[in-house]
Formats: sequence, structure tokens, C-alpha cells
Amino acid sequence: MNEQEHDIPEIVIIRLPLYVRTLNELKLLNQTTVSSQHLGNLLQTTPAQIRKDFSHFGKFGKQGRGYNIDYLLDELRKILNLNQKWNTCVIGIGNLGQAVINYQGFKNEGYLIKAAFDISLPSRLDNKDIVIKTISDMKNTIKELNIKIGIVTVPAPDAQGVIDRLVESGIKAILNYTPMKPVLPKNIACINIDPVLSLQSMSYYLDK
Amino acid sequence: MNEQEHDIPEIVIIRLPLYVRTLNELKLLNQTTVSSQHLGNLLQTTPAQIRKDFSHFGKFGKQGRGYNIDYLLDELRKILNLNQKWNTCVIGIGNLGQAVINYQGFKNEGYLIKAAFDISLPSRLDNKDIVIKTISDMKNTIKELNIKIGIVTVPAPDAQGVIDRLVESGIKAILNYTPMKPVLPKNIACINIDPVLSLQSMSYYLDK
DNA sequence: ACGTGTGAATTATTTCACAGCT
DNA sequence: AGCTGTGAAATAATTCACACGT
Repeated sequence: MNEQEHDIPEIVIIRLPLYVRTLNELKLLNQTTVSSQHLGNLLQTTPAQIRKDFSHFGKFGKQGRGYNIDYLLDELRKILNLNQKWNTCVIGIGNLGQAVINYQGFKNEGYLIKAAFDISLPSRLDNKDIVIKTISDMKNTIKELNIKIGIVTVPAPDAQGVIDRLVESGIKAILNYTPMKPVLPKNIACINIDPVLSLQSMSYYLDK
Repeated sequence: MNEQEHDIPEIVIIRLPLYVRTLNELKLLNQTTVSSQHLGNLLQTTPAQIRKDFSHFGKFGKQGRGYNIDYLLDELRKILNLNQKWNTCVIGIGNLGQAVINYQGFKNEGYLIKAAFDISLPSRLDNKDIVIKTISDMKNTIKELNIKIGIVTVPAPDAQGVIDRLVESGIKAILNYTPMKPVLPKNIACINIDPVLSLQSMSYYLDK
């Protein structure tokens, strides 16, 4: 199988950003080349899995030599559509929403928070780069600013309503910080971040 | 296979808290009974998967009648060790750490933040229920307060060092908000929350 | 000699389908 | 009739192992 002929397993897609991150770190250390063995050591995974993952997309390595880091990074970034900025918005400007807005990690990786919405406008939230609007202005603003990704930080009971409006507004991906799994058309990507569920599953292993 | 004779797949453990959450919601709606079919509809999964998941732990249902919600909930909560409070601590009191400390969702589910640590003590952080200490006091405080879970919200370069100290201090589970995968002894549970990785993997599906 | 890319083998997970209880 | 619990079957994911290029 060569080049993406058919559906790549989602679990492979989820691992690609890990490879990108580690390759960036190697680059910072002035490495130019890496083997699947070495990358596997750094990522606590097997060389076979890394080679198999890459094989879904093409042949990026050289036998006997491993992978050229710059080349592999660029290929992976192209696959993941990381060679461009993505406009995002935050819905819900409470504690969590403000923490998300202030977090620099999104911007550093090319995810620009262009707008933030809430039911009513907060009095103080000084950020020149971000448009603050009410949820009733969502659809227009999202289209005008070419926003493709929504970050949902409203209270759980409001989430499905907000997400329905995001979908109507043309959003294509959702990062959902709400403790619920939204109902969505299947062409919309969504990842749920749910720290309580994480603690609860880890609790299984406690006192064992 | 009856009762947990051998290792339950982690993927099953990860789904159990979802069942607990949905059963709680049904209980709030005064339902007393539920079938795997109905639960599957609510959770957007298949009845077969739910029954198979439960079958790792015992027989909780009645043929022809489905599951008694109170009974099933209690069994699942016992399996997950949710019928007790767990003491936790936060390491790193920046934006994110403070958002975590202020979030009520942990407390509501029995995860009590008893202490917070940073390199130096912040001047203002008024919270009567939480002990604020420097990282040098970590080991003693964690042992004194019987803390079993650490929530890591320090900058990435500091994370491995902090996590090593948590392990030394006797912590058994880690919720890691840092964009790195820590090296850990395999008897320590760890879940990484990494919103940037999530956005990057969703970006694959954008512009498709 | 090193290390990729990949079919084949293995292992894990999901789904099927039905006997049997209520 | 309705619905669980579970072997068996089907599907998916990982790992093996090696031919072949550098």
C-alpha cells in the first residue's frame, strides 16, 4: 500500500503529532537523521510501529541510514496540515475559557484564537488580538474570520446547544472541554478533554 | 470468565467511568432500570460492547429485564474505587494550575485538592482548604496528607523532575497537563492531557 | 552492517448470534 | 417477548522477521 489510497486508522493519525513533536526536539539538538529504533526509544514505543505508521503515507526513510529529520518533519506536517495557521474560537469565557485564551501553547503551534463568545460580554478581558462577542453573533463572526476550529469551555448543560451552532456556523473540528460527548455529524472531528474521567479510570489501579 | 481472574484490558477500564456518568444521569431522571441497548444509544456505542465490558467483572443484569441502575452503579463504583474520597495535589500554580484548583468538577467527584506546590510561594492565592508549599516540601506534605494523585501543571521542561519527585513521594497516579510523556515505573498510572496534540491530529481531517 | 518497508503471524478488540432466564 | 452473558467469528492493531537497498 503506497500513498493514502484508503482510510488511515484514526489511531495512526493520533500518533503522528507525537512524532512531529519529538522530531522537532531532535532538530533543536542539531540532529539531522534518526532511525525508527532511536525514535522509538524516545517515544517509548516500538520501531516496528513507527515504520508501519509511516508506511500508510509513503516511504520517507533510506535503508541503512534511517530518516532525514527535516524531510520527515516536512512530510508529516504536510500530512497533518500543520504548514498553515488555523483560526479558532473559544466559546465560554469563565475560568477555564480564560485559561485557554491565556495559554500560549496554541499560538506557538499555529492555532490562533481569533474570537471568544459568551452569553453576555464580560466587563474586563483585555486582549487586542481577540474579538469578544455574544453567542448570538457566533455564526457571522465565525464565517467572517474564517474560523474552522471551536474550543468549547461552557458548562456541560449548554454544550450541545453551543456545538450545534458551531456546526451550523461551518466549524469543522471541536476541542470539547465539557464533560459530555456531543452528538455530531460524522464529518466533524471532535476530541473530548475530560480530566475527571481520566482520574476515575486511573482510580481503578489505585489500592491494587 | 467470571470475576476479575486476570488483567482487564485498559480500554475497558477507560470506558467504565462513561457508564458511571450516564447511569448517574439516568438516576437523576428517576429511571430505575436500563438495558444495554438503551445505554448504548445514550453513549453512542453498541449494546454488545457494553455487555462484554461488564462481563469482565461479573453478571450485573437480569435476562429479560436489563440492569438495575442503583445496583450497577454501585458495582461499577466499587470496581473503580470511586466509593471513597481521594486526596490530590497540584504542582505548578500558574494560570493552568489555578484554573485546575478553582475547577469544582474534581471535588464533586470526590477528588480533593489538598495541597499545591510551586518553586516559590505566590503572594495571593486565598484558599482555606488547600495547603500551599514549595516544591522542596513536597515529599513530607504528600505523605502527611495521604495524597495519592498528583496533577502536574508545571512548564514542560520541569515536568520530568517534578514527576520523579512525586513518584519518590509515594504518589500512585498522575494527571499530566504537560506536553511531554514522562518516563515512569509501570506501577504508576498516568494520563496525559495535551490539547495541542488533539488539535494537531484533528487538523488531519480539515480541508479534506 | 545498518535499517527501511512490508507481507505474514500474532495478539487484541469488536461484533455476531444465540442459548437460556425472566 | 425481551434482554443478558458468552463462546465463536470477524475485524483491527501490533509485532515479527526478512528481502533488499545504501
